[in-house]
Amino acid sequence: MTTEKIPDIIIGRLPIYLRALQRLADAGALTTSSRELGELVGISAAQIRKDISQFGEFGKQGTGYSISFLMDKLRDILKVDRVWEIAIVGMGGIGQALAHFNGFVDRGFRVGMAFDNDPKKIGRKAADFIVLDAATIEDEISARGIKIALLCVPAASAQEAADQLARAGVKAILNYAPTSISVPEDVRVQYIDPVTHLQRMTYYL
Amino acid sequence: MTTEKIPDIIIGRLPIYLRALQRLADAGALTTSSRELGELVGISAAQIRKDISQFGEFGKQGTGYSISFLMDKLRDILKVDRVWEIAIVGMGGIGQALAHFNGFVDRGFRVGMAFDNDPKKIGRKAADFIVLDAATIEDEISARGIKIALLCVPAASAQEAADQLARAGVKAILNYAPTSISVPEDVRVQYIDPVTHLQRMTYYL
DNA sequence: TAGATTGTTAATCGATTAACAATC
DNA sequence: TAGATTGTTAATCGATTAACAATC
Repeated sequence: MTTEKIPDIIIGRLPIYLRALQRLADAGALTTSSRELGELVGISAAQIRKDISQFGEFGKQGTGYSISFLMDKLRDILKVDRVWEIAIVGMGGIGQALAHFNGFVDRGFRVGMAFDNDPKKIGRKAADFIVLDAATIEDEISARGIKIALLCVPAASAQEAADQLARAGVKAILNYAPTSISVPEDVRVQYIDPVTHLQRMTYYL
Repeated sequence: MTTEKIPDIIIGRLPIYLRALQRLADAGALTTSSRELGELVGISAAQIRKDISQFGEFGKQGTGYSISFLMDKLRDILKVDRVWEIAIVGMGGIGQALAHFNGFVDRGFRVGMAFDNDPKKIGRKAADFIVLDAATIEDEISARGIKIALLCVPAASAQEAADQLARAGVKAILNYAPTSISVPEDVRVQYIDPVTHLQRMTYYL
């Protein structure tokens, strides 16, 4: 175990391992090897062993890794051994789809609040909560202590909403708006822009 | 100009530059510098210059880059100087949201077809097309010559749908299903799984 | 001209791979 | 035991940064 500075690129691979392990577990497997896991995610066996060994000795020579044990360890490391409440900002098509997304269950997250600035949407029920007025983002999110938000507003409103979220104490933003946003350096942003991902593939067509 | 083998990591940054340039253009700017662009996207100025110079000499000493010229060049390189028709597979919440997403316009893509296997959805109108039977994916997509698909089915059906798409001639899949999929090596996959992206940030909370 | 900024080279830094002793 | 697979080291590979001549 050498818990020094773990490079972000390794942290980024852990959720991918976790997802592949889930797939193996769903298929009924109890153990796996770095070779098998590597083939599943397209990463070399050596790299997988090296990544995992940053955090401890979780495998056994000759037999590989216990899937449930390794999943538990990865969940601990990634802090998804608990349930994080998340807030959705912007209840358009994507926000509503995410409010009803059932893929959060058992993976560490639960949608707890949603906001919009459209009076026709405010007060309506979405999944198991009421859509709140976007003007109250700062009060509501800071009162609830929510640290994670899904930003689903149009590109033109994204920066303003991001500013509100930062002031509310949010430290992790998943940005579905197709635009870059600027945030304080203690706030992390991940971009989910279908066009950017598609443009990365058209080069090879 | 040294158009040899361009590393994928550079190709992956070009759409990010393009998106930031769009933001500058929207704000009325005509030129920018590697320093300004770098601050916007969080990448060093040296790296931006190096990335861009892989494809030609698009800047001018002293004044930087013409935004519209550089955007044209990046669009050429990424092959989004045209409009690619894309197919949506799975018209649940996310598929429907993407069918109505207006962020594709002017960025190289247009949703041309959609599929589902639910009889209640087949034949219904979504945006400007009719939802087709998922059983016809191979025929319809290959007949239309579509090369790009958005995979929006549940995790359990993702692999089967991916197999159909590969057989239909699709070469680029944007996978919204929260599971890894295996595809022939001439097919590219990008993953858009909100949980994976969120789990990458919780480590730092 | 003077100031600014590119394109490019060389140096640095970091990530990946190959190999293998240890051991289940 | 024999075979399999880990954890780790050293070597390789590739990406990033710093620096600066060229030049707009």
